[in-house]
Amino acid sequence: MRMSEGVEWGLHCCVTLGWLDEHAPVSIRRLALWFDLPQEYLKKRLQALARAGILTSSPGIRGGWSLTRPAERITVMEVVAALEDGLDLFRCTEVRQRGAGGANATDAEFAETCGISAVMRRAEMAWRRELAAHTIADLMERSPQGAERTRRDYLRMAGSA
Amino acid sequence: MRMSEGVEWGLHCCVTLGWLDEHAPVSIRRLALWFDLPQEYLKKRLQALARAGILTSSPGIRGGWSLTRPAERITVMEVVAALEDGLDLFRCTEVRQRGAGGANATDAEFAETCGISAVMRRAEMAWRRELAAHTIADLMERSPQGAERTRRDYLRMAGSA
DNA sequence: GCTAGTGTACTCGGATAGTGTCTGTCCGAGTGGGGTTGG
DNA sequence: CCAACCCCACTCGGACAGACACTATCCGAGTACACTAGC
Repeated sequence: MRMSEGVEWGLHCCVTLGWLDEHAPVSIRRLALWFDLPQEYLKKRLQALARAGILTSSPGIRGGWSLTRPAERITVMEVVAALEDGLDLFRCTEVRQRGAGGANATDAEFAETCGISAVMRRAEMAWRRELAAHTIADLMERSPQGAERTRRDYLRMAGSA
Repeated sequence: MRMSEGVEWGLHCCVTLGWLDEHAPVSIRRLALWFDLPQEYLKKRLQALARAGILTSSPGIRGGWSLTRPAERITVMEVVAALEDGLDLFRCTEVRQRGAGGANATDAEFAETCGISAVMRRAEMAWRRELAAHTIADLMERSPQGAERTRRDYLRMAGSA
C-alpha cells in the first residue's frame, strides 16, 4: 500500500504555483522542466487537480496553470483526495458475512458495522484530519528560501528556455 | 491507494483465532472454509503474520494456527504492519532537489526535511497511533454475538468437515 | 506388549500466472495571442 | 494605418504500452500423530 507518486508531484506543483502566483499561468513544460518530471504524465495529474477545482488551466500561447484560490484556502487533504481517486485506504468487503462463518448469523448482527471496519475508519479519519489541518500556504511559508530561490531561478529559466 | 485485502482477512482470522482459543490450533482449511477465502493465498498471509511473531503454526495432523500472545497484547497496528510490507503510505522522493528547481539550492536548505514530507509523516503518525490504540481483544469484545456464534458453528463444522 | 513402519492431514517455501493500478508516451483536436500580409 | 489571416505554443482528452504490487494456484518437501505389522 503506497500512495501514488503523483501526489508528491501535485503538492510540489501547488506550492510552486503559489510562489509564482504573480507570473501565472505557468506552462506544463516549465513545471516539468523545473522538477525533471515526465511532462505528459504530470499534465494528467494536473488535469485531475483541475477537475477538483484546485487548479485552472488556460489555453493558448500564453496559457498554463494557476491556483484557483488563494493558497490559504487549499488544504493538503484536498490535493491528496483529488489525486487519489477512491481515497478509501481500507475497504470493507464484509468478510464476516461470507462462508460458513456468516451463514447462521441473524440480520441484526450484521446491521451494525463490522468492528474492524470501524477501527480502520477511525484511523483514516485521524489521518484525514491531519491532512486537512494544513494548507498549501503552510507549506509555502515553511520554506522561505525555497520561495525566494524559486522566484529568482524561474525568471532565469523563463528567459533562457 | 488501497490497502490490500489480505489485511482484512488477517484481522478477521486473528479475531476468530482469539475466539477459538480453546480449540487451537485451527487449520488453514477450516479458516478458509469459514470465510470462503482462497486457502492457498490466505496461508501466505498467515505466514506473514507468523514471521511477525503474531501467529504460530504447528505442523502435523493436528496442526494449525493460533495466536502467540493473549489478544489483549496484539494491536491492530501490528497486524497491519505485518501484512503491508513497507507500510509507508507516503514516500518522499525529494522531488524538490530534482531538475532546474533544485539546481541552485544550498545544501543547508535541503538539510531540513521537506515540508510536504513532514506533513505527510504527521498524518501517518496519527493514523498509526489510532491503529495502535486498538487490540484484537477490543475487536473480540465488540461483537459478543459473533463470538458465541463462532464457537457454536465452528464445532458443528469441525464435526462434519 | 512393544517397536518399527506406513499413512494422513497438516505446514513451509518456491515457482508461476492473471489482474489491476500506477506510470509513461503518443496522437489528434481545440484555443488564444502575436506576427504577417494585403488593402 | 488597420483588418484579416496564419502560425505557434499551449491545453484537452483518448488510446496505448510497460512496470510493479496484489491476488491466486500449484508443487515438492518436511512434520506430528494415529494406525498397523511384525517381532
